Amino acid sequence: MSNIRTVSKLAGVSVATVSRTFSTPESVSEKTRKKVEAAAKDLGYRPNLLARNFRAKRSYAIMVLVPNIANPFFSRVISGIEASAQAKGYSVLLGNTGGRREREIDYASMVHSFQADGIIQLSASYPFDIAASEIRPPLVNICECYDQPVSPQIQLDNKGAAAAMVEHLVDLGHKQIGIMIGPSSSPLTHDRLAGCRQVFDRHGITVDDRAIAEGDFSSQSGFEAIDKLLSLRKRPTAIFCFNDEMAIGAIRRIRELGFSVPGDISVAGFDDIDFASYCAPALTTIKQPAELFGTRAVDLLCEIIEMPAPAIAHERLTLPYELIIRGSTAPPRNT
Amino acid sequence: MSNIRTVSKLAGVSVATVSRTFSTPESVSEKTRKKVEAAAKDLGYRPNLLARNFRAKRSYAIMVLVPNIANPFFSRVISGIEASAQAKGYSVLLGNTGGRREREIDYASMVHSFQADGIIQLSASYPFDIAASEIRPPLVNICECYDQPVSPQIQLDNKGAAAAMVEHLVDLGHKQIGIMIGPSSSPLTHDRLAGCRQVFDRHGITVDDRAIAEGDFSSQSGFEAIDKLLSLRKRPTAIFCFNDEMAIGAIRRIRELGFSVPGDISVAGFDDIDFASYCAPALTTIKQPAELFGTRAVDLLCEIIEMPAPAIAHERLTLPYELIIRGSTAPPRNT
DNA sequence: TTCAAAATTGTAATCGGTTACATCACAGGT
DNA sequence: ACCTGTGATGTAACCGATTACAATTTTGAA
Repeated sequence: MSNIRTVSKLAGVSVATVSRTFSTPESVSEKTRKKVEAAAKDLGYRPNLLARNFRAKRSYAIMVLVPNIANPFFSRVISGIEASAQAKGYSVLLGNTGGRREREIDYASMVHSFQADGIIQLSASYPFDIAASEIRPPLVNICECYDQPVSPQIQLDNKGAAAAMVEHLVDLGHKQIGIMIGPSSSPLTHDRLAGCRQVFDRHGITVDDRAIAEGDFSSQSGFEAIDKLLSLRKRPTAIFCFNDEMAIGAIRRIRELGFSVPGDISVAGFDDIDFASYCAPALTTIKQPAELFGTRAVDLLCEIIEMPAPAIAHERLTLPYELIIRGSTAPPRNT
Repeated sequence: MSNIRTVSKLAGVSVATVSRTFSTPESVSEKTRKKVEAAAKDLGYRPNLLARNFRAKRSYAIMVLVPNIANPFFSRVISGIEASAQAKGYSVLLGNTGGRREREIDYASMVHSFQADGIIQLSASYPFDIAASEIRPPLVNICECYDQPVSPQIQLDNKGAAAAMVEHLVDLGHKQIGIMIGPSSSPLTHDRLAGCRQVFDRHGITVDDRAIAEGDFSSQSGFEAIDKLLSLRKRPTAIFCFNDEMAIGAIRRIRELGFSVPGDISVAGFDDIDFASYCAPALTTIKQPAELFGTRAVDLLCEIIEMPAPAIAHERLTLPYELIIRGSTAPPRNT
């Protein structure tokens, strides 16, 4: 394998000149550049970026911590991350954590061994020992964010979005509204539920805790958790699921039990994944700017990484949602 | 930032001993090891893997070239890759190519600059200049594979799987079978179509090219391409789509046009993505072992990377499919 | 032509590990 | 007491780039 010295010898110049030819070509005269390029081509020389990065103490890689890359919403966020990182000259390291903290920590620690320059985290547990004296590496927390802002965050106005959806259901005339939340430990669940409660309060609707079922954001969990809501004495005429997958699972089960959607029961989701518009009926949902989360996160992270002084304001960015009304929600029957 | 020399000084040993403490602890006496570990802890020392990898001329990273990470099938394959790579001590670099060859080439060339040790490619165009004298880097081609085996491959028996599906439709009594293929340039399309033709031939069914519509594997394309098939004089009573997303798009449109599935028209898909079982009706499809593709690919790639001599047999592995019969296929009406 | 400033190029140290080889200590056999 | 073999440790070169600084050449104004 040829290196910078081989090339310099063949081109009859110094290693510094070869180096400059590849990193700051404008500082090399036309003539020498040509010579060096010819020599490099002859030898099939490619700069060893491992060496360059080692020297620079930078890997130009971004570690992405994601609970589950097969989640259709997350995978779109990652698309956005990838596109933006690529454009900025960073590579993307994938850290699929399955939600397990020890894997988050393992992956996150790659920043300390210089294998990544920063982290984009799509989940809500700080992957370092807060007490430890280790310096805090560049980290941007998106989509699902910690309550206490220990790092910059980009999130949706989850409370507002949930409120908008409930408002829509109330507008349609629903009074018995069931909610299918995510894991109760999740800040997402917490924020969206707060949004729901706000609207219920405003309209003087009492919130029955029995009309809240818990899922884990998977279709399967939606399928299973719906039974609890359907067996209530006051059966909900509308159900707001905190993501589309659970909504789709729920719809499947609702129909299996002989009810119609939205005839008997309206169902709404959250995220606006691709299939939301191809379901039958098409799903009313909240659209999130998935790719934008990714690109914004990269922008912010790179800014932090490249910042001379590590005096980071813990910015909190909020991205806009959009209420998408489709066929899965309708007025209740007796209205 | 502390380095190996700082630690050696504090521990009162040589740098070699410190190095050995972290890479081959068994070659260091208990007593010294303790000393070194204490010193390292004091200083918050973490080995700089950038330096280690530079020295070893290895990045311990695998580049994954995927046309679209948001595709639910691909994202499951990547889950498998990630899990297996992590277990073997490799990190995963994401190369989302959007199917664009120049990006494939860009990403693939990172192997030449030592940023990755090998490539797993989920698409079918060799990302290097075959004519070039450059040495061919470790590469495993999976899911969608080149015709000429220029690298080891792992694929499904696409022909057999498609044949099994058509056999199923013929068994149900269908005689007018429409096919929605992927891009005609794709080897997947080619192989699956060959499987279909085989069964048609066996049963003496003539294949009308007009009963073949082309999509691009997206739901939207399924939605759009279906019209061509429905407007045929001899309207198909069954349609086999070459992936689930197109099938789901097709079903949506079929119903919009007032036909029932599977009453008027049976629809089958391919891949068995999550939503296939939550559709209404649930989708008859071919199940692929998505995660297994990933883990096998990593196994094979690491074997090649770590192989002393680069004498690689161009292995071609075939993974098993499974025909999953659900509600979207049924006998044609007048049978 | 002359000389200072600017542009270009070269020399050599450096980044933080690994490892070949040398050295040393010590156990155990004679 | 002496020698040998083994295991632990140390010394220093090395990986392939970057870059501070020095040296050299070119440019252009006087």
